[in-house]
Amino acid sequence: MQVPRAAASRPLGKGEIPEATVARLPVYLRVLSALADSDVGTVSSEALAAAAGVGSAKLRKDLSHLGSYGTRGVGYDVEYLVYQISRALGLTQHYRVAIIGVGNLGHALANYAGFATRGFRIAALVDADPARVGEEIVGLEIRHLDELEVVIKEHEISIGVIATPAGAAQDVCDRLVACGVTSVLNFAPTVLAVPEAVDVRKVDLSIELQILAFHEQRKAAGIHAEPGAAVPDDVRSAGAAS
Amino acid sequence: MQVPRAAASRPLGKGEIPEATVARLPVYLRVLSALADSDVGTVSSEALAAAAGVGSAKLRKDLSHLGSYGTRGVGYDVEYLVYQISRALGLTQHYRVAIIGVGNLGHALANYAGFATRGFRIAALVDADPARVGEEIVGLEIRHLDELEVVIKEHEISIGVIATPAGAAQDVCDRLVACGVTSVLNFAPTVLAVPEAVDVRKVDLSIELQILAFHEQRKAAGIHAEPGAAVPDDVRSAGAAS
DNA sequence: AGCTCTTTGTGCATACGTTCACAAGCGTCG
DNA sequence: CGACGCTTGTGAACGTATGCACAAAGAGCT
Repeated sequence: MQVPRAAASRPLGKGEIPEATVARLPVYLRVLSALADSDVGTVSSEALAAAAGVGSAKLRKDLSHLGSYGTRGVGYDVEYLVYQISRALGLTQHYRVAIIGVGNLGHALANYAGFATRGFRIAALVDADPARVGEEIVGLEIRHLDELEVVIKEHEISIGVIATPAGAAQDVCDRLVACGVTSVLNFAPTVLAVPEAVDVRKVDLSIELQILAFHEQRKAAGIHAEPGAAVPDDVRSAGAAS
Repeated sequence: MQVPRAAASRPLGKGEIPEATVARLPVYLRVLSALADSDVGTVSSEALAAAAGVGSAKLRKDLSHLGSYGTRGVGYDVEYLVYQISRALGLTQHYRVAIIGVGNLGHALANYAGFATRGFRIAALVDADPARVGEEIVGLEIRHLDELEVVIKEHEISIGVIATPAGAAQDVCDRLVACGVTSVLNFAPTVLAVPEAVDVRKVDLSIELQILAFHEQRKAAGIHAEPGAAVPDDVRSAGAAS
Protein backbone atom coordinates (compact mmCIF):
# COMPACT_ATOMS: atom_id res chain seq x y z
CA MET A 1 0.00 0.00 0.00
CA GLN A 2 0.98 3.57 0.12
CA VAL A 3 0.28 4.64 3.65
CA PRO A 4 3.12 3.50 5.87
CA ARG A 5 1.22 1.78 8.60
CA ALA A 6 2.34 3.07 11.95
CA ALA A 7 3.53 0.17 14.03
CA ALA A 8 2.72 -2.55 11.52
CA SER A 9 4.35 -5.52 13.11
CA ARG A 10 2.03 -8.15 14.52
CA PRO A 11 -0.29 -10.03 12.11
CA LEU A 12 -3.29 -7.72 12.30
CA GLY A 13 -4.32 -7.24 15.91
CA LYS A 14 -7.79 -8.58 16.51
CA GLY A 15 -9.92 -5.46 16.60
CA GLU A 16 -8.12 -3.93 13.63
CA ILE A 17 -9.81 -3.17 10.35
CA PRO A 18 -7.76 -4.19 7.30
CA GLU A 19 -6.57 -1.42 5.05
CA ALA A 20 -8.34 -2.80 2.00
CA THR A 21 -11.59 -2.77 3.89
CA VAL A 22 -11.10 0.79 5.08
CA ALA A 23 -10.66 1.84 1.47
CA ARG A 24 -14.04 0.38 0.57
CA LEU A 25 -16.07 1.57 3.52
CA PRO A 26 -16.51 5.08 2.11
CA VAL A 27 -18.02 3.55 -1.01
CA TYR A 28 -20.51 1.56 1.00
CA LEU A 29 -21.25 4.65 2.98
CA ARG A 30 -22.08 6.63 -0.11
CA VAL A 31 -24.34 3.96 -1.52
CA LEU A 32 -26.08 3.56 1.80
CA SER A 33 -26.64 7.28 2.08
CA ALA A 34 -28.28 7.25 -1.32
CA LEU A 35 -30.48 4.37 -0.22
CA ALA A 36 -31.40 6.20 2.95
CA ASP A 37 -32.43 9.21 0.91
CA SER A 38 -34.70 6.95 -1.09
CA ASP A 39 -36.30 5.76 2.12
CA VAL A 40 -35.03 2.25 1.83
CA GLY A 41 -35.16 0.55 5.21
CA THR A 42 -32.97 -2.49 4.79
CA VAL A 43 -30.60 -3.93 2.20
CA SER A 44 -29.23 -7.38 1.66
CA SER A 45 -25.52 -7.83 1.21
CA GLU A 46 -26.29 -8.93 -2.31
CA ALA A 47 -28.06 -5.70 -3.23
CA LEU A 48 -25.60 -3.46 -1.46
CA ALA A 49 -22.66 -5.24 -2.99
CA ALA A 50 -24.09 -4.88 -6.47
CA ALA A 51 -24.60 -1.17 -5.97
CA ALA A 52 -21.07 -0.79 -4.66
CA GLY A 53 -19.55 -2.84 -7.42
CA VAL A 54 -18.04 -5.59 -5.29
CA GLY A 55 -18.78 -9.21 -4.54
CA SER A 56 -21.30 -9.91 -1.80
CA ALA A 57 -18.90 -12.12 0.12
CA LYS A 58 -16.32 -9.38 0.21
CA LEU A 59 -18.88 -6.93 1.41
CA ARG A 60 -20.00 -9.17 4.23
CA LYS A 61 -16.45 -9.82 5.32
CA ASP A 62 -15.76 -6.11 5.26
CA LEU A 63 -18.76 -5.34 7.40
CA SER A 64 -17.99 -8.20 9.75
CA HIS A 65 -14.84 -6.35 10.76
CA LEU A 66 -16.93 -3.57 12.23
CA GLY A 67 -19.07 -5.89 14.28
CA SER A 68 -22.06 -8.05 13.76
CA TYR A 69 -24.71 -5.67 12.63
CA GLY A 70 -27.25 -7.02 10.18
CA THR A 71 -29.95 -9.58 10.67
CA ARG A 72 -29.88 -13.05 9.17
CA GLY A 73 -32.70 -13.68 6.79
CA VAL A 74 -33.32 -9.95 6.49
CA GLY A 75 -30.28 -7.85 5.73
CA TYR A 76 -28.82 -4.65 7.11
CA ASP A 77 -30.71 -1.72 8.52
CA VAL A 78 -29.63 1.10 6.24
CA GLU A 79 -29.68 3.94 8.69
CA TYR A 80 -27.98 1.97 11.40
CA LEU A 81 -25.27 0.76 9.09
CA VAL A 82 -24.60 4.31 7.95
CA TYR A 83 -24.06 5.20 11.56
CA GLN A 84 -21.75 2.29 12.25
CA ILE A 85 -19.59 2.86 9.20
CA SER A 86 -19.39 6.55 9.98
CA ARG A 87 -18.27 5.73 13.45
CA ALA A 88 -15.71 3.21 12.28
CA LEU A 89 -14.24 5.73 9.88
CA GLY A 90 -14.10 8.37 12.55
CA LEU A 91 -16.59 10.64 10.84
CA THR A 92 -18.48 11.32 14.02
CA GLN A 93 -15.99 14.06 14.66
CA HIS A 94 -15.34 16.87 12.24
CA TYR A 95 -12.07 17.58 10.52
CA ARG A 96 -10.78 20.94 9.45
CA VAL A 97 -9.01 20.92 6.14
CA ALA A 98 -6.57 23.39 4.68
CA ILE A 99 -5.88 23.59 0.97
CA ILE A 100 -2.39 24.75 0.06
CA GLY A 101 -2.13 25.99 -3.48
CA VAL A 102 -5.17 27.60 -5.01
CA GLY A 103 -4.48 27.25 -8.70
CA ASN A 104 -6.83 25.53 -11.07
CA LEU A 105 -6.97 22.40 -9.03
CA GLY A 106 -7.16 24.15 -5.70
CA HIS A 107 -10.10 26.15 -6.95
CA ALA A 108 -11.83 23.01 -8.08
CA LEU A 109 -11.25 21.36 -4.74
CA ALA A 110 -12.45 24.36 -2.79
CA ASN A 111 -15.64 24.48 -4.79
CA TYR A 112 -16.23 20.76 -4.63
CA ALA A 113 -19.50 20.46 -2.79
CA GLY A 114 -19.31 16.82 -1.73
CA PHE A 115 -16.42 17.99 0.35
CA ALA A 116 -18.31 19.40 3.26
CA THR A 117 -21.09 16.86 3.23
CA ARG A 118 -19.30 14.17 5.14
CA GLY A 119 -17.79 15.88 8.13
CA PHE A 120 -15.01 17.80 6.44
CA ARG A 121 -14.84 21.54 6.55
CA ILE A 122 -12.49 23.59 4.44
CA ALA A 123 -11.15 25.97 7.02
CA ALA A 124 -8.31 27.67 5.18
CA LEU A 125 -6.89 28.40 1.76
CA VAL A 126 -3.24 29.26 1.29
CA ASP A 127 -1.28 30.27 -1.78
CA ALA A 128 2.18 31.59 -2.57
CA ASP A 129 1.10 34.00 -5.28
CA PRO A 130 0.61 37.51 -3.82
CA ALA A 131 -1.78 38.26 -6.67
CA ARG A 132 -4.16 35.63 -5.40
CA VAL A 133 -3.86 36.44 -1.72
CA GLY A 134 -6.93 38.25 -0.47
CA GLU A 135 -9.18 36.74 -3.10
CA GLU A 136 -12.26 35.09 -1.70
CA ILE A 137 -13.43 31.67 -2.87
CA VAL A 138 -16.08 29.97 -0.82
CA GLY A 139 -16.47 32.60 1.81
CA LEU A 140 -12.82 32.10 2.61
CA GLU A 141 -10.02 34.56 2.13
CA ILE A 142 -6.85 33.21 0.57
CA ARG A 143 -3.91 33.66 2.92
CA HIS A 144 -0.28 33.91 2.00
CA LEU A 145 2.02 30.94 2.24
CA ASP A 146 4.26 32.83 4.65
CA GLU A 147 1.45 32.67 7.17
CA LEU A 148 1.02 28.93 6.78
CA GLU A 149 2.08 28.07 10.31
CA VAL A 150 -0.15 30.74 11.81
CA VAL A 151 -3.15 29.68 9.73
CA ILE A 152 -2.75 26.01 10.63
CA LYS A 153 -2.65 26.75 14.34
CA GLU A 154 -5.37 29.36 14.15
CA HIS A 155 -7.89 27.00 12.55
CA GLU A 156 -6.71 23.81 14.21
CA ILE A 157 -6.21 22.12 10.87
CA SER A 158 -5.94 18.35 11.04
CA ILE A 159 -5.75 17.50 7.35
CA GLY A 160 -3.62 19.30 4.81
CA VAL A 161 -4.37 19.13 1.11
CA ILE A 162 -1.39 19.92 -1.08
CA ALA A 163 -2.36 21.28 -4.48
CA THR A 164 0.83 23.16 -5.24
CA PRO A 165 3.23 22.64 -8.12
CA ALA A 166 5.51 19.67 -7.66
CA GLY A 167 8.49 21.77 -6.70
CA ALA A 168 6.85 23.30 -3.66
CA ALA A 169 5.15 20.18 -2.37
CA GLN A 170 7.87 18.72 -0.20
CA ASP A 171 8.60 22.03 1.45
CA VAL A 172 4.95 22.70 2.18
CA CYS A 173 4.58 19.19 3.48
CA ASP A 174 7.51 19.58 5.84
CA ARG A 175 6.03 22.74 7.22
CA LEU A 176 2.65 21.12 7.70
CA VAL A 177 4.22 18.23 9.54
CA ALA A 178 6.22 20.64 11.68
CA CYS A 179 2.93 22.23 12.70
CA GLY A 180 1.63 18.89 13.86
CA VAL A 181 -0.47 17.92 10.86
CA THR A 182 -0.43 14.14 10.58
CA SER A 183 -2.66 13.58 7.57
CA VAL A 184 -1.83 14.85 4.13
CA LEU A 185 -3.58 14.48 0.82
CA ASN A 186 -1.12 15.15 -1.95
CA PHE A 187 -2.18 16.16 -5.46
CA ALA A 188 1.28 17.22 -6.53
CA PRO A 189 3.13 14.75 -8.73
CA THR A 190 5.89 14.04 -6.25
CA VAL A 191 6.72 11.41 -3.71
CA LEU A 192 6.59 13.05 -0.31
CA ALA A 193 8.99 12.00 2.40
CA VAL A 194 7.37 12.12 5.81
CA PRO A 195 8.01 10.73 9.29
CA GLU A 196 6.54 7.37 10.19
CA ALA A 197 3.64 8.83 12.13
CA VAL A 198 2.26 10.85 9.24
CA ASP A 199 -0.18 9.45 6.70
CA VAL A 200 0.10 10.58 3.14
CA ARG A 201 -2.28 9.68 0.40
CA LYS A 202 -1.59 10.73 -3.11
CA VAL A 203 -3.92 11.43 -5.96
CA ASP A 204 -2.14 11.50 -9.22
CA LEU A 205 -3.86 11.98 -12.49
CA SER A 206 -0.95 11.07 -14.64
CA ILE A 207 -0.31 7.84 -12.79
CA GLU A 208 -3.91 6.79 -13.26
CA LEU A 209 -3.70 7.51 -16.94
CA GLN A 210 -0.55 5.48 -17.27
CA ILE A 211 -2.16 2.53 -15.55
CA LEU A 212 -5.05 2.79 -17.96
CA ALA A 213 -2.59 2.96 -20.83
CA PHE A 214 -1.04 -0.27 -19.69
CA HIS A 215 -4.35 -2.10 -19.74
CA GLU A 216 -5.32 -0.46 -22.99
CA GLN A 217 -2.14 -1.72 -24.59
CA ARG A 218 -2.61 -5.16 -23.17
CA LYS A 219 -6.11 -5.34 -24.59
CA ALA A 220 -4.91 -4.13 -27.98
CA ALA A 221 -2.13 -6.70 -28.01
CA GLY A 222 -4.58 -9.44 -27.19
CA ILE A 223 -6.55 -8.76 -30.35
CA HIS A 224 -3.65 -9.33 -32.68
CA ALA A 225 -2.03 -12.21 -30.87
CA GLU A 226 -4.30 -13.92 -28.41
CA PRO A 227 -2.22 -17.09 -27.80
CA GLY A 228 0.31 -16.80 -25.01
CA ALA A 229 3.08 -15.64 -27.36
CA ALA A 230 4.46 -12.51 -25.73
CA VAL A 231 5.32 -9.38 -27.63
CA PRO A 232 8.66 -9.83 -29.44
CA ASP A 233 11.05 -8.90 -26.69
CA ASP A 234 12.98 -6.15 -28.48
CA VAL A 235 16.68 -6.31 -28.80
CA ARG A 236 18.67 -4.46 -26.21
CA SER A 237 19.50 -1.38 -28.24
CA ALA A 238 16.39 0.52 -29.13
CA GLY A 239 16.66 4.15 -28.17
CA ALA A 240 19.21 4.12 -25.39
CA ALA A 241 22.50 2.49 -24.66
CA SER A 242 24.89 5.24 -23.68
CA MET B 1 -8.28 -4.05 -6.55
CA GLN B 2 -10.59 -1.85 -8.39
CA VAL B 3 -10.06 -2.64 -12.01
CA PRO B 4 -11.92 -5.85 -12.84
CA ARG B 5 -9.15 -7.77 -14.49
CA ALA B 6 -10.34 -9.03 -17.82
CA ALA B 7 -9.94 -12.80 -17.78
CA ALA B 8 -8.40 -13.02 -14.34
CA SER B 9 -8.48 -16.72 -13.85
CA ARG B 10 -5.16 -18.51 -14.00
CA PRO B 11 -2.56 -17.74 -11.32
CA LEU B 12 -0.71 -14.94 -13.08
CA GLY B 13 0.45 -16.18 -16.47
CA LYS B 14 4.19 -16.14 -16.73
CA GLY B 15 4.86 -13.03 -18.77
CA GLU B 16 2.24 -11.01 -16.89
CA ILE B 17 3.08 -8.00 -14.79
CA PRO B 18 1.27 -7.96 -11.43
CA GLU B 19 -1.23 -5.19 -10.89
CA ALA B 20 0.57 -3.85 -7.83
CA THR B 21 3.72 -3.50 -9.86
CA VAL B 22 1.94 -1.73 -12.70
CA ALA B 23 0.67 0.81 -10.20
CA ARG B 24 4.21 1.61 -9.11
CA LEU B 25 5.91 1.73 -12.48
CA PRO B 26 4.67 5.26 -13.23
CA VAL B 27 6.27 6.44 -10.02
CA TYR B 28 9.61 4.92 -10.95
CA LEU B 29 9.22 6.44 -14.36
CA ARG B 30 8.76 9.90 -12.97
CA VAL B 31 11.73 9.64 -10.65
CA LEU B 32 13.87 8.26 -13.43
CA SER B 33 12.86 11.09 -15.74
CA ALA B 34 13.92 13.58 -13.11
CA LEU B 35 17.24 11.79 -12.78
CA ALA B 36 17.72 11.80 -16.52
CA ASP B 37 17.11 15.54 -16.57
CA SER B 38 19.86 15.89 -13.99
CA ASP B 39 22.19 13.95 -16.25
CA VAL B 40 22.48 11.00 -13.95
CA GLY B 41 23.72 8.02 -15.88
CA THR B 42 22.97 5.10 -13.61
CA VAL B 43 21.12 4.44 -10.36
CA SER B 44 21.27 1.64 -7.88
CA SER B 45 18.05 0.00 -6.77
CA GLU B 46 18.76 1.41 -3.35
CA ALA B 47 18.89 5.01 -4.53
CA LEU B 48 15.96 4.68 -6.89
CA ALA B 49 13.87 2.97 -4.26
CA ALA B 50 14.58 5.70 -1.74
CA ALA B 51 13.53 8.37 -4.22
CA ALA B 52 10.36 6.48 -5.05
CA GLY B 53 9.49 5.81 -1.44
CA VAL B 54 9.57 2.02 -1.54
CA GLY B 55 11.88 -0.72 -0.34
CA SER B 56 14.75 -1.67 -2.58
CA ALA B 57 13.76 -5.32 -2.68
CA LYS B 58 10.30 -4.43 -3.88
CA LEU B 59 11.71 -2.21 -6.54
CA ARG B 60 14.02 -4.90 -7.82
CA LYS B 61 11.26 -7.42 -7.93
CA ASP B 62 9.05 -4.97 -9.77
CA LEU B 63 11.69 -4.33 -12.37
CA SER B 64 12.49 -7.99 -12.69
CA HIS B 65 9.00 -8.48 -14.11
CA LEU B 66 9.91 -6.36 -17.10
CA GLY B 67 13.05 -8.27 -17.83
CA SER B 68 16.58 -8.37 -16.63
CA TYR B 69 17.84 -4.89 -17.33
CA GLY B 70 20.37 -3.50 -14.92
CA THR B 71 23.95 -4.54 -14.31
CA ARG B 72 25.12 -6.27 -11.17
CA GLY B 73 27.62 -4.29 -9.24
CA VAL B 74 26.59 -1.15 -11.07
CA GLY B 75 22.89 -0.46 -11.16
CA TYR B 76 20.44 0.53 -13.84
CA ASP B 77 21.08 2.71 -16.84
CA VAL B 78 18.64 5.56 -16.30
CA GLU B 79 17.81 6.33 -19.88
CA TYR B 80 17.44 2.73 -20.85
CA LEU B 81 15.21 1.96 -17.91
CA VAL B 82 13.00 4.90 -18.77
CA TYR B 83 12.57 3.40 -22.17
CA GLN B 84 11.82 -0.07 -20.90
CA ILE B 85 9.25 1.08 -18.38
CA SER B 86 7.62 3.30 -20.97
CA ARG B 87 7.39 0.36 -23.28
CA ALA B 88 5.99 -1.92 -20.61
CA LEU B 89 3.32 0.62 -19.78
CA GLY B 90 2.45 1.06 -23.41
CA LEU B 91 3.53 4.68 -23.52
CA THR B 92 5.35 4.23 -26.78
CA GLN B 93 2.08 4.88 -28.46
CA HIS B 94 0.04 7.98 -27.88
CA TYR B 95 -3.43 8.11 -26.42
CA ARG B 96 -6.08 10.63 -27.20
CA VAL B 97 -8.09 11.69 -24.19
CA ALA B 98 -11.50 13.31 -23.99
CA ILE B 99 -12.67 15.18 -20.94
CA ILE B 100 -16.38 15.11 -20.36
CA GLY B 101 -17.59 17.82 -18.05
CA VAL B 102 -15.69 21.08 -18.04
CA GLY B 103 -16.64 22.52 -14.70
CA ASN B 104 -14.11 23.51 -12.10
CA LEU B 105 -12.46 20.15 -12.12
CA GLY B 106 -12.58 19.72 -15.87
CA HIS B 107 -10.89 23.07 -16.27
CA ALA B 108 -8.19 22.06 -13.86
CA LEU B 109 -7.62 18.80 -15.67
CA ALA B 110 -7.51 20.45 -19.07
CA ASN B 111 -4.91 22.90 -17.85
CA TYR B 112 -2.84 20.32 -16.06
CA ALA B 113 0.48 20.44 -17.83
CA GLY B 114 1.89 17.11 -16.72
CA PHE B 115 -0.93 15.68 -18.73
CA ALA B 116 0.57 15.91 -22.15
CA THR B 117 4.12 15.19 -21.09
CA ARG B 118 3.84 11.46 -21.02
CA GLY B 119 2.15 10.49 -24.24
CA PHE B 120 -1.36 11.68 -23.52
CA ARG B 121 -3.03 14.30 -25.61
CA ILE B 122 -6.25 15.99 -24.69
CA ALA B 123 -8.12 15.81 -27.94
CA ALA B 124 -11.60 16.88 -26.95
CA LEU B 125 -13.61 18.71 -24.32
CA VAL B 126 -17.31 18.11 -23.92
CA ASP B 127 -19.89 19.71 -21.68
CA ALA B 128 -23.66 19.71 -21.29
CA ASP B 129 -24.00 23.37 -20.49
CA PRO B 130 -24.81 25.37 -23.66
CA ALA B 131 -23.32 28.43 -22.00
CA ARG B 132 -19.94 26.78 -21.93
CA VAL B 133 -20.07 25.27 -25.40
CA GLY B 134 -17.85 27.16 -27.80
CA GLU B 135 -15.54 28.39 -25.09
CA GLU B 136 -11.90 27.66 -25.76
CA ILE B 137 -9.61 26.26 -23.08
CA VAL B 138 -6.26 24.99 -24.22
CA GLY B 139 -6.65 25.66 -27.87
CA LEU B 140 -9.65 23.38 -27.79
CA GLU B 141 -13.25 24.29 -28.38
CA ILE B 142 -15.75 22.86 -25.93
CA ARG B 143 -18.29 20.73 -27.76
CA HIS B 144 -21.80 19.94 -26.66
CA LEU B 145 -22.64 16.69 -24.95
CA ASP B 146 -25.13 15.86 -27.71
CA GLU B 147 -22.21 15.53 -30.07
CA LEU B 148 -20.35 13.15 -27.77
CA GLU B 149 -20.50 10.19 -30.13
CA VAL B 150 -19.37 12.25 -33.08
CA VAL B 151 -16.51 13.80 -31.17
CA ILE B 152 -15.26 10.46 -29.90
CA LYS B 153 -15.18 8.96 -33.37
CA GLU B 154 -13.82 12.11 -34.96
CA HIS B 155 -10.79 12.24 -32.67
CA GLU B 156 -10.33 8.51 -32.19
CA ILE B 157 -10.51 8.86 -28.42
CA SER B 158 -9.20 5.91 -26.49
CA ILE B 159 -9.49 7.19 -22.94
CA GLY B 160 -12.47 9.03 -21.51
CA VAL B 161 -12.20 11.21 -18.44
CA ILE B 162 -15.49 11.76 -16.67
CA ALA B 163 -15.60 14.99 -14.71
CA THR B 164 -19.33 15.49 -14.69
CA PRO B 165 -21.67 15.71 -11.72
CA ALA B 166 -22.45 12.33 -10.20
CA GLY B 167 -25.87 12.15 -11.77
CA ALA B 168 -24.64 12.30 -15.32
CA ALA B 169 -21.67 9.99 -14.92
CA GLN B 170 -23.26 6.63 -15.60
CA ASP B 171 -25.07 7.88 -18.66
CA VAL B 172 -21.94 9.46 -20.10
CA CYS B 173 -20.01 6.32 -19.33
CA ASP B 174 -22.52 4.14 -21.13
CA ARG B 175 -22.29 6.31 -24.16
CA LEU B 176 -18.51 6.25 -24.12
CA VAL B 177 -18.52 2.50 -23.89
CA ALA B 178 -21.05 2.28 -26.70
CA CYS B 179 -18.58 4.25 -28.84
CA GLY B 180 -15.91 1.68 -28.17
CA VAL B 181 -13.98 3.45 -25.42
CA THR B 182 -12.51 0.81 -23.13
CA SER B 183 -10.66 2.92 -20.60
CA VAL B 184 -12.35 5.39 -18.32
CA LEU B 185 -11.04 7.61 -15.60
CA ASN B 186 -13.88 8.61 -13.33
CA PHE B 187 -13.80 11.67 -11.12
CA ALA B 188 -17.49 11.64 -10.35
CA PRO B 189 -18.44 10.25 -6.95
CA THR B 190 -20.33 7.26 -8.28
CA VAL B 191 -19.69 3.61 -8.87
CA LEU B 192 -19.80 3.03 -12.59
CA ALA B 193 -21.21 -0.17 -13.98
CA VAL B 194 -19.35 -1.28 -17.08
CA PRO B 195 -18.91 -4.44 -19.14
CA GLU B 196 -16.10 -6.78 -18.24
CA ALA B 197 -13.83 -5.61 -21.01
CA VAL B 198 -13.78 -1.99 -19.88
CA ASP B 199 -11.31 -0.67 -17.33
CA VAL B 200 -12.48 2.00 -14.95
CA ARG B 201 -10.29 3.78 -12.49
CA LYS B 202 -11.80 6.18 -10.05
CA VAL B 203 -10.35 9.18 -8.36
CA ASP B 204 -12.43 10.27 -5.46
CA LEU B 205 -11.46 13.10 -3.21
CA SER B 206 -14.01 12.41 -0.56
CA ILE B 207 -13.02 8.78 -0.28
CA GLU B 208 -9.40 9.72 0.21
CA LEU B 209 -10.36 12.15 2.92
CA GLN B 210 -12.42 9.54 4.70
CA ILE B 211 -9.53 7.12 4.64
CA LEU B 212 -7.33 9.78 6.15
CA ALA B 213 -9.99 10.45 8.76
CA PHE B 214 -9.92 6.82 9.75
CA HIS B 215 -6.19 6.85 10.37
CA GLU B 216 -6.40 10.21 12.07
CA GLN B 217 -8.96 8.86 14.48
CA ARG B 218 -6.94 5.74 15.11
CA LYS B 219 -3.89 7.81 15.93
CA ALA B 220 -5.89 10.04 18.25
CA ALA B 221 -7.39 7.04 20.03
CA GLY B 222 -3.95 5.58 20.54
CA ILE B 223 -2.85 8.60 22.53
CA HIS B 224 -5.55 8.31 25.16
CA ALA B 225 -5.67 4.53 25.43
CA GLU B 226 -2.58 2.86 24.05
CA PRO B 227 -3.17 -0.63 25.53
CA GLY B 228 -5.32 -2.90 23.37
CA ALA B 229 -8.56 -1.82 25.03
CA ALA B 230 -10.90 -1.04 22.15
CA VAL B 231 -13.26 1.91 22.10
CA PRO B 232 -16.35 1.15 24.20
CA ASP B 233 -18.51 -0.68 21.70
CA ASP B 234 -21.65 1.44 21.87
CA VAL B 235 -25.00 -0.05 22.61
CA ARG B 236 -27.17 -0.92 19.69
CA SER B 237 -29.57 1.97 19.77
CA ALA B 238 -27.85 5.18 18.83
CA GLY B 239 -29.73 6.94 16.10
CA ALA B 240 -31.62 4.19 14.33
CA ALA B 241 -33.74 1.19 15.07
CA SER B 242 -36.79 1.55 12.86
C1' DA C 1 44.27 -14.02 -14.25
C1' DG C 2 42.57 -13.85 -9.75
C1' DC C 3 40.55 -11.39 -5.86
C1' DT C 4 37.36 -8.29 -3.89
C1' DC C 5 33.62 -5.29 -3.75
C1' DT C 6 29.24 -3.94 -5.14
C1' DT C 7 24.64 -4.64 -6.61
C1' DT C 8 21.31 -7.33 -9.07
C1' DG C 9 17.85 -11.00 -9.42
C1' DT C 10 15.28 -14.46 -6.97
C1' DG C 11 13.92 -18.51 -3.77
C1' DC C 12 11.61 -18.70 0.33
C1' DA C 13 8.85 -17.48 4.29
C1' DT C 14 5.23 -14.68 5.77
C1' DA C 15 1.40 -11.68 5.65
C1' DC C 16 -2.53 -9.94 3.31
C1' DG C 17 -6.63 -10.17 0.39
C1' DT C 18 -10.28 -12.59 -2.04
C1' DT C 19 -13.50 -16.17 -2.94
C1' DC C 20 -16.14 -20.20 -2.01
C1' DA C 21 -19.24 -22.68 0.43
C1' DC C 22 -21.87 -23.64 4.36
C1' DA C 23 -23.53 -23.77 9.12
C1' DA C 24 -25.95 -20.83 12.27
C1' DG C 25 -29.65 -17.64 13.02
C1' DC C 26 -33.87 -15.18 12.19
C1' DG C 27 -38.42 -14.43 10.39
C1' DT C 28 -42.52 -16.40 8.46
C1' DC C 29 -45.91 -19.41 7.03
C1' DG C 30 -48.50 -23.35 7.44
C1' DC D 1 -45.12 -25.09 17.33
C1' DG D 2 -42.31 -26.96 13.89
C1' DA D 3 -40.55 -26.72 9.34
C1' DC D 4 -38.93 -23.87 5.64
C1' DG D 5 -36.53 -20.31 3.19
C1' DC D 6 -33.60 -16.53 3.17
C1' DT D 7 -29.41 -14.05 4.50
C1' DT D 8 -25.68 -13.32 7.49
C1' DG D 9 -21.16 -14.34 9.37
C1' DT D 10 -17.03 -17.08 8.98
C1' DG D 11 -13.78 -21.18 8.34
C1' DA D 12 -10.86 -22.77 4.92
C1' DA D 13 -8.56 -22.70 0.38
C1' DC D 14 -6.42 -20.14 -2.82
C1' DG D 15 -4.07 -16.32 -4.97
C1' DT D 16 -1.35 -12.14 -4.56
C1' DA D 17 2.06 -9.10 -2.33
C1' DT D 18 5.94 -8.07 0.65
C1' DG D 19 10.45 -8.50 2.69
C1' DC D 20 14.59 -11.09 3.86
C1' DA D 21 18.68 -12.88 2.76
C1' DC D 22 21.87 -14.76 -0.35
C1' DA D 23 23.89 -16.74 -4.51
C1' DA D 24 25.23 -15.24 -9.00
C1' DA D 25 27.42 -11.86 -11.83
C1' DG D 26 29.75 -7.87 -13.46
C1' DA D 27 33.50 -4.16 -12.69
C1' DG D 28 37.73 -2.74 -11.27
C1' DC D 29 42.15 -3.22 -9.06
C1' DT D 30 46.50 -5.55 -8.32
